[in-house]
Amino acid sequence: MDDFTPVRTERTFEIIANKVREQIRDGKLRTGDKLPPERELAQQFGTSRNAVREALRSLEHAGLISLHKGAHGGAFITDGDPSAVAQSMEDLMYLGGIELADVTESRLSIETAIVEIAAAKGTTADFDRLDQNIDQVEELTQARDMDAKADLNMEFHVLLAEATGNPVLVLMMRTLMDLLRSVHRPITAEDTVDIIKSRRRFMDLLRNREAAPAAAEMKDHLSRLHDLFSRSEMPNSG
Amino acid sequence: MDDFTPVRTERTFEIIANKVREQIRDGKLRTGDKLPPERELAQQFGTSRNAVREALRSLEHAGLISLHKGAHGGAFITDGDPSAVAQSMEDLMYLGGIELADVTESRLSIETAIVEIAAAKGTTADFDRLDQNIDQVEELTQARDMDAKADLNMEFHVLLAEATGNPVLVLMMRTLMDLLRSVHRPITAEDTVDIIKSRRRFMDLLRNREAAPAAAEMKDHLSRLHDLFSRSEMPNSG
DNA sequence: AATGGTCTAATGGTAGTACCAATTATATTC
DNA sequence: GAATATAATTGGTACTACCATTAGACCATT
Repeated sequence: MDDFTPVRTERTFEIIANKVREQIRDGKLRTGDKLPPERELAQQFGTSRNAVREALRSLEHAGLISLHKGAHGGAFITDGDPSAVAQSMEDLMYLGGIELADVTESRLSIETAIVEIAAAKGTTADFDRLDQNIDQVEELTQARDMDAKADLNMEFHVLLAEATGNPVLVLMMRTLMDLLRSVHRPITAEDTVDIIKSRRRFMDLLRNREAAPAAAEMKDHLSRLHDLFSRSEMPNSG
Repeated sequence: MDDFTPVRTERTFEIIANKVREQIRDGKLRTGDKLPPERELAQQFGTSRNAVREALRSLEHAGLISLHKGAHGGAFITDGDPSAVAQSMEDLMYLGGIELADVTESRLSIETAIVEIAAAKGTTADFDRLDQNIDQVEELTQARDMDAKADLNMEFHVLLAEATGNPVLVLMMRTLMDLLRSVHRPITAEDTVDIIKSRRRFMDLLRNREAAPAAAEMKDHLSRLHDLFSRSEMPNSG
């Protein structure tokens, strides 16, 4: 009998948070529903308002609830916004001692896979949004608004992920994009005029559901970026 | 000038949490380091202990710190435990934002990519660890210890990710594995005796750096799982 | 010598109260 | 009737006190 797993006493705020989670799982709490005020919750659970607040903090960080002040304020069940999760992943990646090349390599792999799924499952509406994004980038290029352009370029990749209809892939792509942006804001030089032509070719292939050629077109672009960043970050590697 | 973004006042606990994040990003705080006691932090930041605790709660939920009571307790920077992120994703699944099929589909894509990179970059030591894992699974199969076996099977995929040498991919794979484990503990039926043979074939290919065939072998296995889970979760879809 | 008990200090966890700040609804005034 | 002051609601912050757990030191028993 060497099955002595350490005893993990559950803290009160965890109990509270889990009760809310439970109600969400059971469908008793749904998107848009409002939790009672903190003071009332504290009374119901027979705890201090402090514990309730820590529980709410935890749920908020998980992206399950959203808090609003004022008369008709309170804690509302969200529609499952994953952006909080993306933030957490980003934090962890910094802890893991990641390098820029790790991000671009991952992006290359994942986006190639995304292209294939998007080619199979993407809707016309998805493709329209992508085309629209390219148009906007083109305008901004002439307007020389480099900062906004960089954001739109990132947005393109997220839109592409959304075309897969898979929120997990969207989540990961957003995380990678956020990482690239925060690590690496200055080098927006990725975009010459070429990229717009490349994207147009890419969209033609995508709309025709030609997964492999589309993936190749994207991969070519991303590989160049990956090589560029790999070099730029290791100046002393010969 | 219609650039009136909402003022979004940053709450004090967010300020505190972000300062800690910043120190982690800048490498001033590293795995194993200990933060000052709550009371001291409150004094340093000129805030109440309450705000500090909510900040710590947030960081804890993000998986960045781990809290220990007692004399030599405190808040310690973790090694980047992704289980918190997995927990958040699980929550989102229950809110309807994510379905099991999304997870398995993502896994399929990412792992295929991982195999190709591991085939190119993996070291002999990496491969040895994978072989060792298969051996252990084989032993446990005879011992009929299904629970431990399931854990080891998950570990296999993480080890494979580690063979890429890319911490981003490792984190993503670990997150997905944690999520699959928690959501889906009962159905460990994935593993018949076949899987061991499949894995041995896979390792042969991997050691020979035959990326495409290795990926195909893995993809075949994961596709079957994906189909299985896709069906099992939608019983009323004909 | 080894084991177990007791005390003490450190530190996170919880409770309770009071007050601030933002927001909405309502009443008041012009 | 519209603008404005007022009140009520609710999350955000502060402060204080105390509880619970842990590590270490020291002591007692065997």
